Amino acid sequence: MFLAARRVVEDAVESALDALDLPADDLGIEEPPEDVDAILASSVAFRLAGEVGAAPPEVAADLAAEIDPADYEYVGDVTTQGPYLNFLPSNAYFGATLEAAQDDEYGRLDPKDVSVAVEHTSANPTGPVHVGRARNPIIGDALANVLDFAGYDVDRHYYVNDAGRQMAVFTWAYERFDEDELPEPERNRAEYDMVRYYRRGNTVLEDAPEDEVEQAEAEIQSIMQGLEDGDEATYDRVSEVVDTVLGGMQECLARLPADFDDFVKETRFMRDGSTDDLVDRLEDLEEAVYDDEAWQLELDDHGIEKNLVFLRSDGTSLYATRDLAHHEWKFENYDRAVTVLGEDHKLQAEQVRTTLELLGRDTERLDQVLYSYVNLPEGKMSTRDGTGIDLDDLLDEAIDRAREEVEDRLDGRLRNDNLDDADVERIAHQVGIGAVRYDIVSKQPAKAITFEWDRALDFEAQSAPYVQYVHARACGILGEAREAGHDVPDAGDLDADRLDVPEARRLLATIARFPAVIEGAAEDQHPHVVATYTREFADAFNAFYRECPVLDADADKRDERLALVAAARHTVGNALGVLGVAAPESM
RNA sequence: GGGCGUGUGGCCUAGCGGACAGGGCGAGAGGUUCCUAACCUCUCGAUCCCGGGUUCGAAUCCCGGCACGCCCGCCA
Repeated sequence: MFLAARRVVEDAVESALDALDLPADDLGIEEPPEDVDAILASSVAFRLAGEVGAAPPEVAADLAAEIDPADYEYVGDVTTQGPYLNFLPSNAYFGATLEAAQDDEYGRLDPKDVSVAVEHTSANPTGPVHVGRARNPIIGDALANVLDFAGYDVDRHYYVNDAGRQMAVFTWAYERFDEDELPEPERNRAEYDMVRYYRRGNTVLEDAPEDEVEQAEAEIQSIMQGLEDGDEATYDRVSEVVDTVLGGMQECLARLPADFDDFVKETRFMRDGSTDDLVDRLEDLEEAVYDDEAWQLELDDHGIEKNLVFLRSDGTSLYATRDLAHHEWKFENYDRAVTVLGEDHKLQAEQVRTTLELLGRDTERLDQVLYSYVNLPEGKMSTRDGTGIDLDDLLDEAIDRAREEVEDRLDGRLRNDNLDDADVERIAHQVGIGAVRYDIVSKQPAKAITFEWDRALDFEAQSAPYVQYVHARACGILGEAREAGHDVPDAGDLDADRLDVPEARRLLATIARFPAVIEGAAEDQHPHVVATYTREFADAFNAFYRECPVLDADADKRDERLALVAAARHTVGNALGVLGVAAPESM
């Protein structure tokens, strides 16, 4: 409703300006502060004061006089507060919101018929996912959810770097060492099992006698050459390692949950010839130079000082070359592409964008979302060195702490719904993992995070459980109403006028904003604004909960309050769903 | 050295041109015969990094500093 109201208000301001013969290039539409009753406001009067030769409040009053609320369905009244033009919602606005939010898909926007590939995580398949990388799947998955909910056709991609030296080293190490010369795996899962070979391999390459290293390097070289030549046997050897490790990593990511529609392998673009084809076209570009026996792109005219080498002196391609072929593939198969990347890939991201532009691609269709790295207080995390905290360990710890919390609260519990062990376990998972996710997704990606256990696993206010609790409470009310024989009335039978308590109105007004929040989050690729919204929503719901009894309400108010709770449940449930945080029915 | 990003009460964070800078943590005081107290109410606490500028209006835009982070491989 808010989206519709905003259009209506824009119309109203525009025609008022028109009627007074004033320019309408900037309508100054904004959302007023919380303590103002209006749902929308305009500050045009400031800008027009000079032109009209009158003080802003006077201009605002003149404009207000030009607008007849009766002409606009969702506008109840237009008032001024000093220089501001305030638009108050009509009863129809509340009625339409209450009705629309009875739909359990409330907030989902109309299909846009636009396909988008969201690529995220894409961590090299070298071992367990660590916390340093956890921001990527969490932001990426939430972003994919946002876009899906906003009406896009979303495919979730994990780009697999299976062609580099790292994988050649891994393959050599896997074939070279025996299980019994390795330490016990930290966890009984594929990537923990496999990473032992990788770490051993790297240790040997660093510390072993020269001739042993030489021998190893020869083998690693031959694997890389095999991949470059498209040798099937080599490809199969590497694939075995890649697929095994990736399978384990996938299980870890699924815990978040973060699932993928497609694992797009880098070698695919070597094998299908698209990288070679791309190299030919790159060589034809004006910016291409053959320098030091390697083909490169001079991008300094495009604001990038660093040359981009796209063909080595030995004639082989680089990661960057294949990634360009990969991006061209996305451009051919999708209307839009979104990539979630760590800030350490920023330069590469700019090179990709610029080069695609040179190749004649419309880079407006590509969005690159960058986030800052998660560091430990003591420094960086690294898979190769085995430093850092595994994402699995973080999630386990989160669940353990949440379980403890649930058990502690069990005694003092007011509600007698007798949670059993399975409930405790379910809640521990929902709250524990939800808290980790919410903590990460609610922050602006650009800000650097230093990981601290206590901060990441704080279940107090402004965290996932605070919002989850609202959902559980709404479910509780609806459940008890059903048991008492009070069903939520049909959407068409509601009269929002009966929600006359300010707290109920404010909750409804908050519900009304949800689709606009989704739209904004999708447009800007900012999933964190959904998290901010859930917090405001929880405040509004808690105030309503405090002031408005539902089950014991007078008969003439109960139906609408029940419907409001149902609407609230859909809204907060869907918002949490978009964030990828579980919405418990009880906790 | 260059490029990009970040800098908001003791700590974390929202806001990113408009109405007194919102929250949370923390500290203190209260609230449960009533739909879950993982909640609510009240109090304490801010030179919005510093200095200039643009504007009727700047945390927000511009310029110059400072601090921190990331990047600057024929690695991925």
